[in-house]
Amino acid sequence: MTAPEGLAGVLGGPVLTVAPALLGARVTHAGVTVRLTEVEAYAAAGDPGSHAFRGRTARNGAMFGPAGRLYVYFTYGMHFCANVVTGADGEASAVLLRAGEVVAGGDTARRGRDHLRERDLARGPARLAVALGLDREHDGLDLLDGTLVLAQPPADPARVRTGPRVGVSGEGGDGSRFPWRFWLDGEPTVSPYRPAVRRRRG
DNA sequence: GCCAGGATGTTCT
DNA sequence: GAACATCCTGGCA
Repeated sequence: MTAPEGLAGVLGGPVLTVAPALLGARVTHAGVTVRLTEVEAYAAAGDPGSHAFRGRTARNGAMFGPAGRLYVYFTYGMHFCANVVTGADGEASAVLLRAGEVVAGGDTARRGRDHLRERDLARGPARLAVALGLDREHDGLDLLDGTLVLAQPPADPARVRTGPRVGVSGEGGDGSRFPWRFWLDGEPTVSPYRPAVRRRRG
């Protein structure tokens, strides 16, 4: 039995503590359950990669809400990304759900993508959101209502690995990157590190 | 199997 | 007007 109070207490802690705690956690939505295998931490203070770095906007409003809520945003014109809001109310920290393993409802998670393997259904932030059926309408969704369940027992810290975030440009003016990416070593659903891709301006 | 490039809409300066 | 926390397809080895 997972007490919602305990979950809220964990999510209310520092984002760098919450992120590894989410590894192995299960997210159930729209009949699909995904076990998280890769996440990224995003904070507001001193984090140029965070949407909340420049303050609150109409889009990232959910980030400033209480911990345990869902923050969904639309990016690249066709992809949704799901985040778990963490930290204290108004702290504007969140954890991006980068990848996961579909453990239940794989048939539903396919959503017409039969050519994809089941392990690839939730590989990548956008695919993860698609697999769970999350879209902008679910922005601000309360995850404490059984949608998010922490791993019991928690993931072994020895399996948790950290590294630089992916796709975040301008990693700190100080030159130091933010090794705020967490993943479970040995998980096939975690894609290897991919250096930033140079996009040509159309 | 790996690498490279294009597509697509919203958001912010 | 430019950038974006990405994914998919095609081409080549």
